[in-house]
Amino acid sequence: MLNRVILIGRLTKDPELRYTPAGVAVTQFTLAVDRPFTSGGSKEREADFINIVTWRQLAETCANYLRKGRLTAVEGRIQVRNYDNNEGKRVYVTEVIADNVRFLESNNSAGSREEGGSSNSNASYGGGSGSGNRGGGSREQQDPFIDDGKPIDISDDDLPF
Amino acid sequence: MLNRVILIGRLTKDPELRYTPAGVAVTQFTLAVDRPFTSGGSKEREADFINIVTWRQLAETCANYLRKGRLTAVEGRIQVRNYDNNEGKRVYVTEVIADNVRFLESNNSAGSREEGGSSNSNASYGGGSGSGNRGGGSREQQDPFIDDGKPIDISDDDLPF
Amino acid sequence: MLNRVILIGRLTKDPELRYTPAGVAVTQFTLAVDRPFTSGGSKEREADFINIVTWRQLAETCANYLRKGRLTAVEGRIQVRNYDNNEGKRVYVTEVIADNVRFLESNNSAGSREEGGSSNSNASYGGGSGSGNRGGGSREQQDPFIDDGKPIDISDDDLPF
Amino acid sequence: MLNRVILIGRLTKDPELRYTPAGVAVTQFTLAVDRPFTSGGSKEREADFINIVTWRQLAETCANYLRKGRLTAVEGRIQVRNYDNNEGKRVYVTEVIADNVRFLESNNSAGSREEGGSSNSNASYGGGSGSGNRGGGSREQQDPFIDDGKPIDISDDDLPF
DNA sequence: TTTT
DNA sequence: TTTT
Repeated sequence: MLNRVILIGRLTKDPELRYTPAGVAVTQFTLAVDRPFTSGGSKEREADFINIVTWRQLAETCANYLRKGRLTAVEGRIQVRNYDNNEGKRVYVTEVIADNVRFLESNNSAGSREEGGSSNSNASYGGGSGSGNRGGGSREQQDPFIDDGKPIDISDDDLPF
Repeated sequence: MLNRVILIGRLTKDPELRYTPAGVAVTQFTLAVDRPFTSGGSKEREADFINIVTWRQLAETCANYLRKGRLTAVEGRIQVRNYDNNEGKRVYVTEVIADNVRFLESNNSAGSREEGGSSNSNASYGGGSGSGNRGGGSREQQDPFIDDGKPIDISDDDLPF
Repeated sequence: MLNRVILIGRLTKDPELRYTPAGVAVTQFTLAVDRPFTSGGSKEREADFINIVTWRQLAETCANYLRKGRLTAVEGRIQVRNYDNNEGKRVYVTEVIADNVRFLESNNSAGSREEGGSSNSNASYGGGSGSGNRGGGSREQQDPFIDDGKPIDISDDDLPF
Repeated sequence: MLNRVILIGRLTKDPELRYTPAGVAVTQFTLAVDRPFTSGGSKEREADFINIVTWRQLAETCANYLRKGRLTAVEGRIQVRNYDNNEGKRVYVTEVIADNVRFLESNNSAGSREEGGSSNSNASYGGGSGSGNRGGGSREQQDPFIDDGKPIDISDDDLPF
């Protein structure tokens, strides 16, 4: 009924931009968010590693301007998806669907994604057949982020907005 | 660095109260949070099912006053734990560690937990051996919520506060 | 750069719906939000009284469904306006501009606003001249909520969305 | 009942540290938070100027590490105080009482407050007479931030924590 | 495995 | 000027 998350942390890697078969941009990255305490007597700083997903225009902006290590604020909502893995076991995935992302560190190394060079993850899956197995109207979808080298099987109907 | 979550939803079941071997109360429940949209053309309301964990005094208050179906507000932070399951595979668990819980529906059916009768989950694991497999100082802990009928193997060092 | 507020409290009065000269709906109400502590040794519960503003469709929904005393959740952002009062003194007004409102108590007494009877505040100022003192492009606007019996002088340009 | 605010913005000035007569540290500063839109057709960026108050240890940390212009995240709650001004008129003051402050820009110009030199606002009002007019147990307190050159008249009973 |  |  109400579902709001606000995080500040650093990207663990460059963001990954993909496209659904219908051509909708979706970018995924992970935020390392330091915990406000140290536990177990250890003095090593711990963090939570939280998966972030953005869609459409925001996805492209994130892919263009965010990079590994950048301090970033994210606003969004928690989403829990589930899908059946290759052993037929149900897997639950928790992500934050972001609708607002703030870049807290300037892009002094200039650089849109294309200039970066160090990243090769912005492959477009815009073609894609969407091969079948979505019949029946089931709300249990495949994981769009399992990298099986095939186009992701997700329709625009699955978009959260 | 900053990690804040606010949720309003309904309990999918009665909360479950346990105790660590050191006697610290921990209560777990799941909140069904309706999504603000309907997707896939379907008209059925969808929800995210989000696991909530509370500790100490708040855990006992939640166990005493929350029940299945109650509208509840939760404030806390996202935590991502991981542990190795019985096939030696790493499993990731995302939960909201709550530090503030608001009961939005009055307890008209009166009833502290003890009077409820319908619930049998407030078993105390206060004794517990807690020995053995925590050596090595690893921060990867077992899942305290896997119900194997044995006392949960978690020390006070693992407490988030 | 990021500005997010979440409140749960009760309406101190019925909401007030008005319209800008251009016909845009704007609803105002005050939320009494109990503080989580008692201060000064007194045992009386204290509260903060926080002004909420909603626009357009949400404004009409709030006017239709919210009533004095209702438990309500509000999501939005803090806005600080200022205007010059009749003594030529600058006055600062802090409000929460809501973009999400949740009705936490059901409307068991049924009743859209029109059926309520106890309220007479949904006067429409849809006509209105809206002339005169907005020249010069100043961002300091008059207070739209000062009730001087005249149409409020606010253009659609001032709308926050 | 629930009251949560999260802001990211920049300090409009150096923070001001004071002490209550009982010796409790309180720091005040203003955050300029850019709005996510431009209104009125103007292309000038607008901002909300939001007053922040911190107490005790956090107050001293803020006074030591925050400076004018620094990008800062603040977590807290909205508080609405009121007091009677010198014309006997009731004035309402809205502030954010912060319980978590994150410094998003490093202190490369080194400098604890004492080394800063440019600031003279960390005067301690630790002595203070507390001259009388708090009898009667009224919850309407004087504004601690009106700068009249006299010690602020506030007792520990007024502290929010 | 899910709530109204 | 304030709500349960």
